[in-house]
Amino acid sequence: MKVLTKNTDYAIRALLALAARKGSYLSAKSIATEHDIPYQFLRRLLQEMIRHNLIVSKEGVQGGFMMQKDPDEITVTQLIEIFQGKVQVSECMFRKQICGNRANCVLRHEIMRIESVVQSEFEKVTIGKLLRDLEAANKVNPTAATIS
Amino acid sequence: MKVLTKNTDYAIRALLALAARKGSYLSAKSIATEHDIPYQFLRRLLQEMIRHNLIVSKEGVQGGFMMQKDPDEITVTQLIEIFQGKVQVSECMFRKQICGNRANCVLRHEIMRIESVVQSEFEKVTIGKLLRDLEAANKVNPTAATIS
DNA sequence: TTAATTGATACTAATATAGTATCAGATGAG
DNA sequence: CTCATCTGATACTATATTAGTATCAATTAA
Ligand code: FES
Ligand code: FES
Repeated sequence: MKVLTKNTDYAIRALLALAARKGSYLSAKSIATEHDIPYQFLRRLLQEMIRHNLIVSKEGVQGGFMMQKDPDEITVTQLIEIFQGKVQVSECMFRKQICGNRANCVLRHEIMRIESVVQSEFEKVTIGKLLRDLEAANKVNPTAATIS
Repeated sequence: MKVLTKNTDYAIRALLALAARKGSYLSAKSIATEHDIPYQFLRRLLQEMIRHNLIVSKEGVQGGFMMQKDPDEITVTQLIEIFQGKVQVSECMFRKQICGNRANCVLRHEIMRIESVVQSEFEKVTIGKLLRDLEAANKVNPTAATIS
């Protein structure tokens, strides 16, 4: 069971790169080469993040992408929702005719509980927090900590 | 993001059916029709569960499947591992050359923590617990609670 | 003017999930 | 002792998701 797909994985890395240099534009190309992310793939992710107002872009020479939203306000839960759809443990609720009385379904009850646990755990992890941890690690041992 | 696939979903339902009638053999066919699970699909799942010593089978007429392991000892985590592979938040650790120093990778640190939270949450849910909840619900209102 | 860049979108490839089909072998009922 | 009812084993197809590539138009700073 894989929880984070490449989408989310790459998006996190890209956001960390942008958050680290907030205020200046970083091109997709430079992020891609620096973090070993397939260029065109990354561009799609960046565009998606623009649509969700996490970042902004500037076209043309010297253009690129820049942080917009406060990194502390960007949670991994949000990124999962953007790139992998809302966290849901089971799809059973979409099936007709099986759970006539969902409110009383014990399986569903457990499922809902775990769903919210998973969500809240990922909510604790923000881009801002990751960045600070990363910077702290770099301070102690400049060559040890890497983003990816 | 879908956490439980049909594999696991169906396996849970089948185990609940078997646990409810422990001591007697239940055929794949009867489980399939009763719980709306594709017959051949279910058979593969049952065979897999035999290999993992959760259930036993008897061939021939009047044959079928029966609980072997104590339902309280069967956790959803185990079932996820059998049918969806070990819970892992990210696959990054398999990628060479990116995280030269994994021990210090902050992303990995968070990932490991969440992995264990997810695992332990699913570990709390056993077939035995689900069955008791189900039976309790049926006692209160016989028509309200269903397995699926 | 033009090279560097994003916007938009279509396409292919690889993998995972879901479901079906088939046939051999066991076994209890009659 | 045979035969319908089962499981064992395994191969196959279909669908969906994930991953990655390609293309071309529009923008812009040097
Ligand atoms: S070990 Fe995977 S991102 Fe660092
Ligand atoms: S609501 Fe889905 S199993 Fe009951």
